Amino acid sequence: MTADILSLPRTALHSHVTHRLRQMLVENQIAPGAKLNERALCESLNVSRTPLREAIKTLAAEGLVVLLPNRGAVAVSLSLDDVRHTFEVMAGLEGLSGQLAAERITETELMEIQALHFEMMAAFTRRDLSSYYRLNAQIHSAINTAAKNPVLSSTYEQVNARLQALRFRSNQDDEKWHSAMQEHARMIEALQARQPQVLCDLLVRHLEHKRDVVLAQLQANLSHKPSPSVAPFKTNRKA
Amino acid sequence: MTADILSLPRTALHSHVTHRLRQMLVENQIAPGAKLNERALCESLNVSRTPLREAIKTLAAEGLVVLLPNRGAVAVSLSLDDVRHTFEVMAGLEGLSGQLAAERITETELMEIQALHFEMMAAFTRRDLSSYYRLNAQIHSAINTAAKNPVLSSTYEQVNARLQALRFRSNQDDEKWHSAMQEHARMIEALQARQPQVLCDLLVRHLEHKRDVVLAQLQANLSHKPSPSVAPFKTNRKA
DNA sequence: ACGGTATTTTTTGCATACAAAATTTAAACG
DNA sequence: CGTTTAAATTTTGTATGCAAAAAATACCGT
Repeated sequence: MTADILSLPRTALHSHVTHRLRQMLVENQIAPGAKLNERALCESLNVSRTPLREAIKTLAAEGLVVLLPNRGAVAVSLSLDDVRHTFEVMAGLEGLSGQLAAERITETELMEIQALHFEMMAAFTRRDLSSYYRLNAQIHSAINTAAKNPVLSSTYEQVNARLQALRFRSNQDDEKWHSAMQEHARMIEALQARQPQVLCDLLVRHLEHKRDVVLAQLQANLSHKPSPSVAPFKTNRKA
Repeated sequence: MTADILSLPRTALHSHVTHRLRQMLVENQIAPGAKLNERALCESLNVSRTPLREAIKTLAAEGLVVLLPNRGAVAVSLSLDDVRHTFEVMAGLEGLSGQLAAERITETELMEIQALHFEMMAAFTRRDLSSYYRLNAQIHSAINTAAKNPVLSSTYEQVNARLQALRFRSNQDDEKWHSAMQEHARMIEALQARQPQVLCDLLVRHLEHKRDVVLAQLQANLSHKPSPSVAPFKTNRKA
């Protein structure tokens, strides 16, 4: 296959497996609700069960998988309410991040973000969705960095990872995309002007809009396939 | 000893160990910076290394311990900046929690919080620090519940656990304590009046004050014992 | 054919065994 | 004596083995 450890275990095995599994979850190579079969993953990743199980425990703590007693682990499958709640937290964290960034950003950091923003405008003009999402993530990451709070950054990334697994990158309608771009432009202005509260509010509303788009897509998908939502317990045992 | 599993492994072993270890960390039965010796913990908890190590991985993901490659795990030891950053995130989460609570709290929930507040006034009047902290935590937990966002609650608790390990419950000076009580009273009013933004601001400022108290205590402690802050790498190897 | 039960197979959870790395102790040398 | 080097010990990281639970399959009655 592609990525194999060839001789140099520079990093511990369980750590390597954690990264790899997280990637698989976030990129939907493991679908939400899917069971994580230890034996299958072991030979797929060429490790024994011990480091694999340690990795699974880590991902469970991060909220990417959920542990079912005596029944292993499954990839999280977020309900609509889960998504709402998660976006609510994300909005709070992003808002805080922007607020702090507006207070602490350096000139060079600001210039880099402006550059990324121009790149994003190019991607938007070409309707290049892939580049758009990449640059969008980069800008948000840059703002996070400018906030200069590692605890905030890691908390943000951990919560965000769960949303990433939704893979909500279908082409949103052009009007929404346009207004998202306008919101971004205003954010840059607020950063330039060092207006923490303005940027905070902009980011919160930005995420609320994103949430609405995602929820709409999810509801559309849900009506297509009447999936079993999660892997629930069977209740066929007479108490 | 006290708590031993007597025959009924109602909950999985690794889960049990995780809870127990987390408790030990938060209650400072394991001091910040202390090494987690697997063999010692194994016989202390009467489990093999497998579930213990899984528990340690979980706690590492929660930020309560940090893993040193090939050198095991140590209890986190927060630097002053770590504490600052953590409080900054906590302030954001608490603010959001209060904001949502003010929007969503039910009458019965509000009444329960008011009752807890009166209990806290009693504890303050008696200068009963222990009860004060317990009730304080209960009130904040009740606000969290009233916010009706499980993702927020769990995120909050995870970040808060790291601060708990600081055990900053030395008797603060009376003036600060008094103003903390006044802040609490105003919070209740904001909740009653359903004023999300007011409550949010109050909580943020409340946490900022708490942060200052904690930082002052930590700095005082640091000057007492010139501890090695963390367990750093020895750099006596010539590159 | 269907529902229920028993048996086989698989899978999970935990304990143990072994190898590599780090730490400690001892020895050798200046 | 202190410092460096080498051996011994401990500790960590991973693989494997075993028992219990769950799932799958086969069996049997109606």
